[in-house]
Amino acid sequence: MGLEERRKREKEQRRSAILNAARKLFFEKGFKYVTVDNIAKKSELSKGSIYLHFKSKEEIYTHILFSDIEKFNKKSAHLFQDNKSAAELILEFACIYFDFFLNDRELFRIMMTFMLHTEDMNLAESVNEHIIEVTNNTIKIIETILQHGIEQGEFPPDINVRQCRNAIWGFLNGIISLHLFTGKEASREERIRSTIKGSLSIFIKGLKSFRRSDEMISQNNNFQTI
Amino acid sequence: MGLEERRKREKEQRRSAILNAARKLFFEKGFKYVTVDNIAKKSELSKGSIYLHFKSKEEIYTHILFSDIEKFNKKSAHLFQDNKSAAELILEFACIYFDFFLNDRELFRIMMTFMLHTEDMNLAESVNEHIIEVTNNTIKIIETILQHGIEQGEFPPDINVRQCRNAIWGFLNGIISLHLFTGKEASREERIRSTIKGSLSIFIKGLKSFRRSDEMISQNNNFQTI
DNA sequence: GTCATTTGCTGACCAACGGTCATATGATGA
DNA sequence: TCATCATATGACCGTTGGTCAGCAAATGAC
Repeated sequence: MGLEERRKREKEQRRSAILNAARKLFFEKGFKYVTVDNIAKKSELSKGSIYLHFKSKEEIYTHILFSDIEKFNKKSAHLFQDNKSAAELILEFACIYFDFFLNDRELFRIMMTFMLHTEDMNLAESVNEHIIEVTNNTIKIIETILQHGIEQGEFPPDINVRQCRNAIWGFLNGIISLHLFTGKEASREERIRSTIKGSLSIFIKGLKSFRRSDEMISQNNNFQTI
Repeated sequence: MGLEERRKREKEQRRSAILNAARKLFFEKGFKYVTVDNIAKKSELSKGSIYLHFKSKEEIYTHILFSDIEKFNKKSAHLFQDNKSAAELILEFACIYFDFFLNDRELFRIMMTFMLHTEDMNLAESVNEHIIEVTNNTIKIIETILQHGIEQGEFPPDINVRQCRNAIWGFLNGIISLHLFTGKEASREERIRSTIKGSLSIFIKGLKSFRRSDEMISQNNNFQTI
């Protein structure tokens, strides 16, 4: 069985070499501007070999997104070690989430591209499922924090946890989208940080005083508007 | 002077023909999959003629984005006609904002693509400025609503209006990004609506009870985390 | 109306690029 | 050693955004 294992190992090594080469190039030049030829040369393989391992260029960057987000999720586990309030945890999570993309901006572009073009992408079916899964795992961290807040009595049990976790995640992505690539370079980081912190604090304050009756009133307003 | 005017008029007609043709095709097939050749044929011009009017394919779809957002902004002026609370106005704005993109999903993709790749796009300088301006006009609608809320005593004067308007806009885009192209098609619309409404209500509740002391506490927490 | 000049349009061309696959090369085992 | 199988290669292909030499049309002077 040594033969098969060696082959398997070598195949995996090649695959890693491709991903590592691609990752460097994408983050250096932007994934849109890196060609498969560039990746082939940097990984010291032929262009055709690339396609022995990946279905498409899109699949390469989706794999990179997958593994980076997976790392982020693991790293975020440390959040729960200290005994912090849920409010603190949300803000801290937001901070490390932003840092993650600030460190590799291209990764944010890749992620948003994935979200905007999910249906169009040329990926093996399993790749699609995997990326959706790890993305959901990120969102679930927020969910866990919210549940923690409910258990600790910080937030009322009335809140729609699923909805709030999506809202917080959407909010983070929206703010990052708004400021990470536009406006004066020098002030982008600080602007995102303060917007995230300031507005999440408002959201958290709203959460803390939430009553189910608030939701009902809101729905009534909706009927009147229609 | 009749000659120049006719020429000018004809040039403008050709330009409109191109934009109209492009708009139909983009929204039918997705802007990524429409070629300049397709646009040329549909507008009954040669491919080279397209480039007499627009610097690039990107500039075509940016122009479409520009004019559609401009229309949206004008249409949103009706928001202020009735005497509604700022809370109601925010929710109503959010609703029509989402409807705008629900109606033309490709437009949302174009907008997000613009935001993610602003620095990379092959546009005439003025086009870039114009699209940023109309986008800012959209954001300013939210700002006007917030100011209205402060004047009416709904929101405390302490709130950072500029930051909140960006937060709300970012939030809307983030939620739309999250759900417009992913998940079960049948439930996407409702999911976005309820997330926007539910979470904006929480945010608004937080706004209503905001005190500048809240902000200071939040900043202190930040120092402890670092 | 003719013709030189100016203006504008055309579509063949070009480079680039993702992806393919016939052919070549290397590994394996009898 | 050699037949067979597995894998790698890079020339090739179709496509696409953008270019521009050549052509067509418009204009205005005579």
